Amino acid sequence: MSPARARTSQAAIIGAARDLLEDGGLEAVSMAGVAERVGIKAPSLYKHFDDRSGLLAAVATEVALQLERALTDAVARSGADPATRLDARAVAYRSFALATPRASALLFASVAPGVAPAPEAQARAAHPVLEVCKAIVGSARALSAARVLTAFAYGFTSMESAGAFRFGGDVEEAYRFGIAVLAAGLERGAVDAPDAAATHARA
Amino acid sequence: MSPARARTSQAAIIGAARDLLEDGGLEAVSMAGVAERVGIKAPSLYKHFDDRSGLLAAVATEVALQLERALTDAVARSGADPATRLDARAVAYRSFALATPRASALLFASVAPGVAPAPEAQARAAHPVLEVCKAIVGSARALSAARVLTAFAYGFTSMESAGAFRFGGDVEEAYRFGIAVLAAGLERGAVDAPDAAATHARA
DNA sequence: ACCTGAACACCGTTCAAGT
DNA sequence: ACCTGAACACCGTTCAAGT
Repeated sequence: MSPARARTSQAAIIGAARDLLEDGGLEAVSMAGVAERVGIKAPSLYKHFDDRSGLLAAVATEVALQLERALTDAVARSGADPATRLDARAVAYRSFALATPRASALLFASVAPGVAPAPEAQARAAHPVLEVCKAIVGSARALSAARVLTAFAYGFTSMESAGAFRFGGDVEEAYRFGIAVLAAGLERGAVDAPDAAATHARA
Repeated sequence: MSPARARTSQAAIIGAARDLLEDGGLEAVSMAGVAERVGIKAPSLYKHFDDRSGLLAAVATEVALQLERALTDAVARSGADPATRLDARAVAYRSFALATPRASALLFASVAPGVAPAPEAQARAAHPVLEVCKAIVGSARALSAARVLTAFAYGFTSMESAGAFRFGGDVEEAYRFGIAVLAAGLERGAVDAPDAAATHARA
């Protein structure tokens, strides 16, 4: 009788894991370290999550939802023009990704087996990008366009965080250049024939 | 006297580590596992590399050199037109990245502290992309253009390997679409005024 | 000069025992 | 229903000892 009451919560555990991840990378997220931060011992964590992968997946989902909020806020503060909304979104994503690079990596890379945000959370984070793309290139190409934009923004900020840009120069300007180039290409593609892009790729 | 002769080589160790990485991910690259593959015991590895990070960094350098060869070959087989060379390079990079996704991640992401290709190897792999970009957008914008193209190709294939594209559709077509959009945007940017891109980004 | 076994402090995970 | 200590098989790394 009088069963032991919970001394912590899933949210607290996820928060602790996220902090450790961002401060020291994946290997800093040990079950013992997480447990200590929330005032319990490592074995007790298995009452809240299946295993370390499950905990990291929960962190990924949490990060996806935070990103969605950050992007929604940024777009809400921007104008109504599609190109402007796209630019605001891209800039806001970079801020988010550079502020929490290791957490952001959980969203798109497979940092460990089984570690990925819940499909629903990923869909929610992706939805607004699809909307902007639809407005620019039409619904037939919206999915491809969203994938291209996401791949660029993720790839660029991931490389930037990793220190992969080692030749000097203005990295932020390169990012803005990339967004401008993509926007120009997409707008031009939108008025072309449906198969213009494929034709161009093989030219 | 008669000091023990080497039973293995740095190249063999790097190859074993690379195989384990590609087959089972980073956590499958254990010092004991690598040692067993080359017929020695784990402690002996420390006569060849400082530590696990050093070994992984050597793998990253090796991968960078392999990528350079693959890209050089692909471009040599393509035509002389800059846009065609760019396309051939992008397609060849995707083939390489999808064939060895976990090794490729070592090139641009920071999968673990201190794990990155040697600067010289990275520079060699990056040089030809810079050349193509110079031909398309001029030397003033070549570095930014190369960063944008690399970020897109890396980000896209990384997401593709991670299974991040979950909404169906033709993923390969999206990649070709992205290359076409970037090529179109870069060519257009090349004839614009120097600051056209930045202006566009803020429009 | 390279390899080895033994040892160290860690790690994720399981499980019986507590409340 | 949740928490714990003890135990398991691992892990990277160090080091004295071998050849």
